[in-house]
Amino acid sequence: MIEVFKKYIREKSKVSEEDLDKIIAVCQVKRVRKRQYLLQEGDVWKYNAFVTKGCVRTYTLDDKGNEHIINFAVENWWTGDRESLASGESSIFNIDALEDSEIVLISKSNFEMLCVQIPAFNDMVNGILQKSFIVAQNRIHTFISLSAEEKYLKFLEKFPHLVMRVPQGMIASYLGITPETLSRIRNQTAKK
Amino acid sequence: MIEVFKKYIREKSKVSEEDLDKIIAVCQVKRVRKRQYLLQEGDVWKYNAFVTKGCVRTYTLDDKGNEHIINFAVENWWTGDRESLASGESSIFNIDALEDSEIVLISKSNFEMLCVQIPAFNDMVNGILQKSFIVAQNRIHTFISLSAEEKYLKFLEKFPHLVMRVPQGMIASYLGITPETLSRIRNQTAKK
DNA sequence: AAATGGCATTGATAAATATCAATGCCATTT
DNA sequence: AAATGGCATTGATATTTATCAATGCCATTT
Repeated sequence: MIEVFKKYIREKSKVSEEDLDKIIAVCQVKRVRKRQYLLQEGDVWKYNAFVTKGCVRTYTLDDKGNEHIINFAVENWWTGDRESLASGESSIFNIDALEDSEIVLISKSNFEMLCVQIPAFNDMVNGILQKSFIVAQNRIHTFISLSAEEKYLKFLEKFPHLVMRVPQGMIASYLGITPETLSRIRNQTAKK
Repeated sequence: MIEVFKKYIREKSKVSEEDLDKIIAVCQVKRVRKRQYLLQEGDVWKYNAFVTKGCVRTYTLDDKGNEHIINFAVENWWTGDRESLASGESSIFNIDALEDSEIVLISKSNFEMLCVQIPAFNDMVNGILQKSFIVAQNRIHTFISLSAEEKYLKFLEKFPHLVMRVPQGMIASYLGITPETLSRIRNQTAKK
């Protein structure tokens, strides 16, 4: 499955085959079963992580025990907690697998080494970061300007594949609404 | 006022004094009056912009003419539209000044040149990007997990200086609530 | 085949938030 | 000093969304 990661790097960067080997050499492949944790609240996140197979989610738990899903990651997406990784402080997030999954892990120090030694890798990483920021900003925009229904319709547009793959209640959580509300929205929009 | 920018770079990076001169050489200082636009919806954003004085906001207008404020930027903050800058496509955002302000502009090509020629500058820029992403992610978290009141209280904690400086209705917009709701929240929490 | 667990759905109701309209306050302009 | 414009506040009401509870449907386990 590491081939998925190789393919991704080839497409997204100008890293040479030689350097690609260098990257792969420091990769660790982690297999996780459905419901298994990759990160638990309170632990420090120490990797850069890339999903080659399956699906994971990042979420928090509030006082009342409600889950709040910050994001999903399927094949070819990165996951992890950048804040904990950067600061070395314990994470407020949980990450677990929604399906049996396979994750490529690169430790913080190895990752930094790759960034220094392989400029093309560094560029790729920063390009991804930039894109992630833009995605985050657009999501913020949906929160300040759209109703529950509009957020759902936009989600449908952007992530049609996720709608089939992830339980509906989790999509509701991602959108910041309750499962009941999402169910009703779907019911209503279906009628139209 | 360019001194503000110099000081910022000295603090945030390891750029040499010599390279700092190189940076300043390609800076353009723009003065804007209160209410004046820096960017209007439909235009392409072509700069990296740093606020040395004053305060600007980035917002969109919806069909009903409502403003939705994506963010504020005061002294020592960056502003602009990364998405438009990166893609070259026209922006959906407006940026205007809430006070008479002074903005340091660096064109896209000059900025890229600086990133290539001055590694320490590149590192600083990517560090800022990383921080921006984390801030954005945390803001997303507030939207999916907090009530209007909780969002406001968190805003107070994080940006006490902005509360004094920005009209209350704009803070409401930033939080994704109406001015009336924010007014009532303040009234109630004051009583406690 | 029966039992179980996890979801989604649906209904009734409550709570949060938005909308609309009116008023008043203050700073700035004339 | 009077007039103006921009906000914030307040009240009444509507709308949206959440909460609580019950039911049903599948897929998986026993």
